Amino acid sequence: MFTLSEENYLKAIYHLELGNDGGVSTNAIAEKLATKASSVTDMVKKLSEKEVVLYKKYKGVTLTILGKTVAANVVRKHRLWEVFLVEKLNFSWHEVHEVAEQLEHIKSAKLINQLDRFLGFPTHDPHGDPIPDKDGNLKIVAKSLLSTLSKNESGICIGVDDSSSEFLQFLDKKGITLGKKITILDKEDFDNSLSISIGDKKLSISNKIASNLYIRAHTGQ
Amino acid sequence: MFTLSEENYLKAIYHLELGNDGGVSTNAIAEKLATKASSVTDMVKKLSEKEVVLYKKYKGVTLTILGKTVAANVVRKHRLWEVFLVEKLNFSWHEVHEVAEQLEHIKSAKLINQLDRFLGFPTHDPHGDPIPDKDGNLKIVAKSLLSTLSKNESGICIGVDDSSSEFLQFLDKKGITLGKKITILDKEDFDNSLSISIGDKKLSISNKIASNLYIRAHTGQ
DNA sequence: TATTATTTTTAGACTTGTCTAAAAATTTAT
DNA sequence: ATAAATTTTTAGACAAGTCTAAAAATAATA
Repeated sequence: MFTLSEENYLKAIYHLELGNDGGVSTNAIAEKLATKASSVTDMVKKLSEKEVVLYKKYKGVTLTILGKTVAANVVRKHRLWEVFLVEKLNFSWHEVHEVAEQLEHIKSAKLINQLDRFLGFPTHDPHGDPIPDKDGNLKIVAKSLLSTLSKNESGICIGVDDSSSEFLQFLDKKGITLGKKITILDKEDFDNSLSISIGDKKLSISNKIASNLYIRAHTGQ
Repeated sequence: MFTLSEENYLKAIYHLELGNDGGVSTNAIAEKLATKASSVTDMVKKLSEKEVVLYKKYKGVTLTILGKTVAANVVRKHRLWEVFLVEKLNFSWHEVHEVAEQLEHIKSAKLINQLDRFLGFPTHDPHGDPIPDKDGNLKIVAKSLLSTLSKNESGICIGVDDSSSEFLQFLDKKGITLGKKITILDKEDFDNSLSISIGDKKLSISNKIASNLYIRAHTGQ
């Protein structure tokens, strides 16, 4: 069994490993958890003894199979609770993270299995991130940033890269939600801003916005 | 804000105060929390500084208004989560306690308000215990132990005194659930066992069982 | 009331997880 | 390749919450 703190370290390493391949640095973990490098070193030693990470001094850490399973399970719980909060308790997608950070540490296999069933076995959370299955596997959906599409191409909005509260609320205001079809009407060369159509509206968005929206290719029509 | 440990102490004192009136003893708290008297003394000093309990050395503790409010809110959360687990996730009433012990410490006013609404503003948990409202007040329902009823009297089963897993599973096996009408058919003098009818069944139960079942008086019919 | 038994508190120690400051290793740059 | 900058680790300290053992206060009993 793992403590709340251990689970948070494993989750942080898990997320960092998805970006970088190869070992995760002490400083990267410290930054992600808003703690100090010395604290990370201490904890990493403990996790190493528990055989959930591989650790060589000065060489960074990687999750073991066991560690990855534990971490994925925490992520699974986090994302299932996010779905619950949005679908059942009428939370907005920008409100769920803080509460899910707490709920993800509740220990009960039955709880999470039944919650999964109650929610209809969802595959993605409210931000479009995939929910790991019971074994920690997640199905990767081919996705591209909206900013990489060319004029007249279109796709379905399936997720966000930046899931900060501010960005999510901005999207709400513009009427940009998951599942909507977006078509590139035009691209401005000088600032890379985009004219898009979404639903029956047309609007202009900056490159920064377009670089934080994930699109699933939408062939035809 | 209160730590998990502080909340557990406040909850323990809250429950103990409902039984005894007057101060709660150090040993009583220690026993309830399965800890040592010396630990209780330490924590009680801390709670006293935070003004949630009144404490005089060797004289026991009582909750302040603030302390009672905090404790009642933890109990409120515990019991709402129990309702959720039984009503929505198909837990049995004997399975909910352990999980609710964890969920009761999740901090989010919106979460608990929305959960309350989602559940239809329940007034009692799956064991028949009342759910405190937002201000910590709970409506007391006049109830009596089944063992105090006389022959031919009847009432509605509204709660249990002992909510141990074993007892609850025993009741399941016998088909005794909350809301059912129970009528005393006969009382045996030599062992105080009872013949009762519940639903369309008749069965015999020991005095020990009857002393752990709460009944709301059922006038007429 | 004096003595014994019980309860409660104090004193000091331990664990977990964190921190600061300094030392050691690694990486970068000249 | 040596010096400078950065990263990482070590060493020692601290707060929260708990424990054991011993002392102090209260309660029970003869």
